[in-house]
Amino acid sequence: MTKAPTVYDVAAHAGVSIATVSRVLRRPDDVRPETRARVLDSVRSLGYVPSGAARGLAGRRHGVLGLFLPGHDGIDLPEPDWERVADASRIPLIDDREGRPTPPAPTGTHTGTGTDAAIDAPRTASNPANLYFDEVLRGAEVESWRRGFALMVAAGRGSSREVMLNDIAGRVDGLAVLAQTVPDDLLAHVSRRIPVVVLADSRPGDELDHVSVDNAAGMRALTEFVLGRAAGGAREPGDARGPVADLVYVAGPGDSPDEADRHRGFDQAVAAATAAATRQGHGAVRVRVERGDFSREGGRRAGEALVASSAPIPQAVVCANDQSALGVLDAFVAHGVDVPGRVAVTGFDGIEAGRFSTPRLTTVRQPMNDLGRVAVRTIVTRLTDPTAPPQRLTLPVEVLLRESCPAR
Amino acid sequence: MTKAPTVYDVAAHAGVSIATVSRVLRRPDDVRPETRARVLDSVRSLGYVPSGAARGLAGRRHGVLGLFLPGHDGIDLPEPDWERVADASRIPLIDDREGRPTPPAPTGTHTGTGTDAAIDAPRTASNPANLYFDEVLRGAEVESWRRGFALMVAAGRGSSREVMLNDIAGRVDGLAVLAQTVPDDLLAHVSRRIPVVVLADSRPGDELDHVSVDNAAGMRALTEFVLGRAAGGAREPGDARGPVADLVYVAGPGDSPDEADRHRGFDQAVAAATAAATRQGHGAVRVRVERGDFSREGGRRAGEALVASSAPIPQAVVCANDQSALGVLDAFVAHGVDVPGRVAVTGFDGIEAGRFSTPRLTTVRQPMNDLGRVAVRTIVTRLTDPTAPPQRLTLPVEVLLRESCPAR
DNA sequence: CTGAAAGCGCTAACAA
DNA sequence: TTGTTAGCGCTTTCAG
Repeated sequence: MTKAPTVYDVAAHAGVSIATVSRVLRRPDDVRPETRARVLDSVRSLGYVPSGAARGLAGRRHGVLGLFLPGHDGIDLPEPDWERVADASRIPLIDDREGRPTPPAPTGTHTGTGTDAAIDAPRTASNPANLYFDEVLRGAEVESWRRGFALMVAAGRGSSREVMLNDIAGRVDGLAVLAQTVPDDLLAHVSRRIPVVVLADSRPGDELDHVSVDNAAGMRALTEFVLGRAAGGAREPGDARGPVADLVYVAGPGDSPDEADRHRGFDQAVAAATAAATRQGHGAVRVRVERGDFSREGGRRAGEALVASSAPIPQAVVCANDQSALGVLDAFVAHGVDVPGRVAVTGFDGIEAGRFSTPRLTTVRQPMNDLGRVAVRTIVTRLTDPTAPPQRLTLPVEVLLRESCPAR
Repeated sequence: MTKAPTVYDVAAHAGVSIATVSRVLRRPDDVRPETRARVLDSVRSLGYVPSGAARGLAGRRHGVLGLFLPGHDGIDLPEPDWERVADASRIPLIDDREGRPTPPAPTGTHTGTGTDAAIDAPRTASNPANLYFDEVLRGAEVESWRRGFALMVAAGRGSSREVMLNDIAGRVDGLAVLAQTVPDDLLAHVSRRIPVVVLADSRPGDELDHVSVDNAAGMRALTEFVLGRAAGGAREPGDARGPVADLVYVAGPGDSPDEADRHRGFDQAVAAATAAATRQGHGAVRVRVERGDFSREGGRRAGEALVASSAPIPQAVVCANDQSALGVLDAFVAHGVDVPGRVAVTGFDGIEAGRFSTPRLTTVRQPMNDLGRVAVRTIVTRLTDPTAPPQRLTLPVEVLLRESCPAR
């Protein structure tokens, strides 16, 4: 590691020219076997590793794709316990039993390592927002691997973002950027150098490739299901039990493209149901909108408002995302409102927490893993045909039926 | 994107020399504000993004760290449904209810998009082995971000491995490699160029930095707990109920360093318990070893063997990993053997599946996230002091008590 | 504060 | 089949 050997060193050592060294590494078949062997030997004994930078410079390609994620700013990042890293002798016992009892007093009999281990409470789970990106990351990683690329991941936000983005953009052949991570002008800037694909942002207005998730269709399908279920079962043609449903939509922040798309899907479903009901001589679907902010707390507030309102509790509360829905559930549980017996509640995203709530949350799962994979595929396609018209792909979602909606 | 602008273009456009352009980007304070502004303007209007390759070449540093993971070979990689990507109109409804009923026949009333949606069975969960690497990846990504590095991820195995490793090694300032991913000689080769840290491999024999997880201590602590619990409760001094326990250890493959460390920890706990028992006039702990292979199927076979054996079922089955333990559980459940009433079963790793088994699996959770973070920290440290003696860090683990062991 | 010039290590014509 | 020779785009002395 003193001074990394270069092609020149290898060439000298093997008694050939640098071009031959390069050939041996790039197109071995163009070199006579004996020469090749000699060069390879030198490579071995010198510990030669080609400089990727020089390669990229000279060859104008890197064999690397980039993925740019939002930074981890506001996110709680507990430090590893550096102290214990140095002294790993104490092994904590964590009580992770269901309906876990109060941790019993330590007895010392079961520790043995000579330390007095108590039984600790489990740590809090990891941030669910991250899991979303984790999936994208993994998908991109797998697909890059399959296509023979390495993947460069960077995250940034605030001031570090511009620097980081430039940094990474200069070292990759193509770049996937998550929505909302980079301002449009910066994106446009970078896309003059390399192909850029935008993830999970279906807004029009640029000539870039986009891969997104079908928020509208997902919410529409979910709402349609709710409209058929919430009031107590599928309505067959001729069923004349009054209005189809009485719904509340808990919205997300007004500036979110996701919110816009989902809201639109909701409205479409409602409109269709109303039209159908009218045809059959029923009343329209009644809809109220509560403004939320994608947070659990915002959802809780919305739930409280519904309980406190003089209007009756609706048959279903459709939320713009899972966090909001969990907040609504919190409020309903706190006030003894029966879910799903009295009211159905649904979310959107498919976060882990929704699998463990009571009742478990009916929601729309986004195929984040596929998002990463399709992103890579799109970049690679673009690389082979830079002049093709911009792609706009929409990935299908899945509706996950769980107990927060009445069973069939 | 026709032809990416270079420093020369910017310099010409701004009427300065390329050196000044470079300065504006690297040490803006060394340039007169007006000049700087002029250059920055040119950068903007030309859409200039510096070439990372050229930078790396000239500057001899990349600002990038590498993470090398095992490839995804044998792993089932379901393709995204490319067909549906093109046509996302059909939204499947997935029945994810607990104790889900047979999917009812489709009625068509709830789909609305004009397609006939049935309610599908849920997809299988993702490969648990991957989750392990996911955590390492995320940890490394977060820590890299915190320290201002980008992270380059590559995976390889088989023939692609050597190429990939060389490729990545030539483009990063330091590299973390997961155990078993790269043969030792290759590792030695690469480490002549850049600092390399080996993850989860505590074998001695090289001068590289290592970060591993305390397999031995974790297994020892777990086994100690089992020895105190499995026979029906903690044994207080003076308790004279015969032998402390009758154990089976389901081992992993003989060539696995993990297996070796865990086995050692198990043996240590047993030896200590035997010594204590002997001092108190009890019999030794009885131990049998079944050879497994870290797979669920191998565990199942071991479990079957125990049931079929003429020897009585032991009080506890301690397995070298979670997969094996789940297999043992499978066999016991199939034969109506009561876990944990009749026999305790434990695993090692803390994979997700163990949280959803019946009964839920007592295990040792490895801090994979921290592994990634500490790896990055170690590389960065090494970068600042290349001459320091090799580090050997061991991360502490946690014992997770769940229902597959008798409650206290 | 700015410019000129020498590489950084490799690839890819083009010659031989 | 192998060698020669230009660059690739940037950083970094060293002068001015």
